[in-house]
Amino acid sequence: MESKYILEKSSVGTRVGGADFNYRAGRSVLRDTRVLMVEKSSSMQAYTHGPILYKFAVDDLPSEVKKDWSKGSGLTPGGRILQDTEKTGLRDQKDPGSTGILKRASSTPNPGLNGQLPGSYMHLDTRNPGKQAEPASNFKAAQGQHAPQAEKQPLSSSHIPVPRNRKPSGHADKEVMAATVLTSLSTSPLVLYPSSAPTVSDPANKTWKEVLSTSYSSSTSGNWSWDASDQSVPSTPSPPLSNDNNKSFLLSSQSDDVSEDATESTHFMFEDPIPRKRKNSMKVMFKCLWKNCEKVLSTSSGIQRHIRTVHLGRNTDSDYSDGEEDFYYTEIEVNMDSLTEGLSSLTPTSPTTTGPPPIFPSPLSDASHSEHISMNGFQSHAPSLLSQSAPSTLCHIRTDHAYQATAPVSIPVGPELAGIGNGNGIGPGTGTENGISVSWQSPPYIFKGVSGPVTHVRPVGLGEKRQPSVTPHTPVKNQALNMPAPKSTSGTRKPRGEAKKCRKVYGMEKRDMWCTACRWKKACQRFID
DNA sequence: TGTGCCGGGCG
DNA sequence: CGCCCGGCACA
Repeated sequence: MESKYILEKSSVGTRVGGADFNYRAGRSVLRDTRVLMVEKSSSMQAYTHGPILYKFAVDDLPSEVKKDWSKGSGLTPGGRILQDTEKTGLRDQKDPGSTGILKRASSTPNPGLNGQLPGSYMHLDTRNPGKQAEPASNFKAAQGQHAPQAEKQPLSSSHIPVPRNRKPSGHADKEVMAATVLTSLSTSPLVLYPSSAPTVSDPANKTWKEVLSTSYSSSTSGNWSWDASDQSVPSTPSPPLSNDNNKSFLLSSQSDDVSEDATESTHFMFEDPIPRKRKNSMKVMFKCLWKNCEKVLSTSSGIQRHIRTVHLGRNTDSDYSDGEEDFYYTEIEVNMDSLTEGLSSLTPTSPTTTGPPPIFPSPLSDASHSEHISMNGFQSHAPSLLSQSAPSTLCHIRTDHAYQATAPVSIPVGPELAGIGNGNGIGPGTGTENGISVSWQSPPYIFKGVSGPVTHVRPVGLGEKRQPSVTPHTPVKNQALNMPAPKSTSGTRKPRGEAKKCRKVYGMEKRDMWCTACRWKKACQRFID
């Protein structure tokens, strides 16, 4: 059961340190965490605090052994605690240093051990504490509470009095960092579930969640904030979607957990919609925050190494990481889908999709710290969603084509149509911007890119009312635009649009209200198909 | 039969 | 080029 989580995480562990944290925090199952941590440290030197202790041991061990460990933890399902103990044992046996490490950790004045890596060793001890102190001070407080617990259990607490003090802070920081990151990641569910599922009753969970949420919002949420508010992207459509996706995702990726967690997840409202959404199409990238450094890597280890070596001037070779790198890079999501799709995505859902694009820019600027890449992703993503809820109003542009030079007519609602007959020569948006009449009145024209002549949004309102058949064609119209004259019975002759034309709309009586084209018996420019 | 619009003519 | 209309295709 629990082991599953561990397994899952361990696999993911490389880039998601946070998962462990959550897990641990929620349930205070340190051992598991540790194992994971060790793995991580060996593989990527990510968050050092916890791992540090073991790190030496790991390093000392032959690479094979290391692997075994990591694998072991992952592979041995069910053996959570046992595993750990075993591992520990293993360590001890194979590497004397490991035990030594523990001791050291526990008691600062630890003499013995290590003839091997005295220097580096010391280094670690000193560093972690100090470093951690600076950064995520915010989190510390919150985490501090949890950390202690965690610490105790795993190692025989008796041995580790001292470490506790310093570690906790470090732990917390990094954990939070990791957690934060995680949350923002597409994998967020992984994090969330574990924490919620295991011990619901455990109060720690709540706190932890809170911590997460706070950290999340403060550090990572930037992206989302705009997402939710800016675009007026009515959350309506997206949430459900994301949920669905999420589920599917879970199913595919962690079939095991789903059954249990799925239910739990529902309870876990925390940031639900967003994270999930990301998951689907988001790829996590790590961006170096170092001044003037735009480096973006796909792996945390990579970015850390980058920072460590390039910016921090640390030794490339050593796996050792004091965790400082963590503060110099951030994670960003890249929406793969949107990237591929591109703005031109022909969202079948709504013809108006074209409209939104112009809006994108703003969101971008909003999310200052968030990476542009990610933003792009979202942006492109947003449109489709937006378009649904937010009709074409945004981009309506009334155009008078050559033919119509005459007038901004009063498109108005022909008496016949709505009986509103307000033929006031008012421009589109002005007068009757209500409901149906809006679109109808001013057949909105949406500019579609440069090339595109003009995409016309079919008058949705009154006009259509009269001729129901029109609706179904809407989608087709777009195609027609792309591929003019699909069907040409008589050579180049237009198919003949189904839409109501000026003549029909206004009637012969109001011929003056027709578009010029219609008046001249040319293809209607106002109600284009 | 009504409508949409091409093709063409006129000024 | 603006304007108008004959006439065909289509619904």
